[in-house]
Amino acid sequence: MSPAMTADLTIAGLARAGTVGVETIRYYQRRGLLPVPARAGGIRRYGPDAVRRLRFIRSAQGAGFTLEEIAELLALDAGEDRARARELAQARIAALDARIAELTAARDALGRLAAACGATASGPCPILSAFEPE
Amino acid sequence: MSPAMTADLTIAGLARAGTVGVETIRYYQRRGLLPVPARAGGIRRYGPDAVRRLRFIRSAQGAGFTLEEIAELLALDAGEDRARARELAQARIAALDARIAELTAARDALGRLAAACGATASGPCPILSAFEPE
DNA sequence: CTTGACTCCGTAGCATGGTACGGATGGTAG
DNA sequence: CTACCATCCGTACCATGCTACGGAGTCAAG
Repeated sequence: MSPAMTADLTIAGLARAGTVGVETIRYYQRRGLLPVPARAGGIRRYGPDAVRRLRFIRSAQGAGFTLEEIAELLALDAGEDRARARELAQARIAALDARIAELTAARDALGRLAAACGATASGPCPILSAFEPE
Repeated sequence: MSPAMTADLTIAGLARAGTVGVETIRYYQRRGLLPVPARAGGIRRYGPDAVRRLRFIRSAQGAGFTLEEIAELLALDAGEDRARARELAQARIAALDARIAELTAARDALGRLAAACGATASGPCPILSAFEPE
């Protein structure tokens, strides 16, 4: 037996490694986001590649990519279409910048609201007007 | 006729004022987020209050509140429960801070990816590893 | 060699936030 | 007064991203 051998994972292990549920793995397989390895006598086994892919999927989701876009990114990886890859990345960066600005503005509005609600002991807080243009 | 009278809106006008569709207004009414005014002979009319409410709904959505939470906020507005109002605002601020940090990290990762993809003319971009811990 | 946990797979259901349809009625311009 | 468009309302459908169910097969421990 080779030293430092990384035992391949069952689907439950892969799920744990990606902090998702088993059903989510299977869903990603159906969507074509994760490969379906050959069965080793009934049971499928997953290597480090699958873990990396899964983690990528979750990170990309966090960045606001849809699963469909993520499928394209995965197809693009190891491909030669640099232009398309940059295009997707830059479109997402623009969307992220817009969203970050929106969330920051919302955060500030809520900060003002919380402050206003904390200023006095009773009476209504100006909730409805919290987001009105200053 | 009084001067500077603001004509009340039909549902289509309200929709335009909030840059949403008519069906969305009706959906919000069903959800209890917008009042259903009495009919003035068949047709319902909406005043400035409805516009403010609608705009609030959209802003609060932008801040990440769910429609259910927004319903609570609307019920809370003009109410006396300052504690609850602050609670909701502060929980959302915390979530926004976390989300903003996540999006900022994603933005940076994508920026590195775009740069890497722009650096040379051919070959694959390191898409899969774009989000890997630096 | 049985028991119990885990896997496989198809199919169905759920939560959120809308969007569409269609028939009846209302309102208004010509 | 008659087109014609908008409104009203119930009901059905949609997209996204899961989550659950059920029955059969697999595998390791005892």
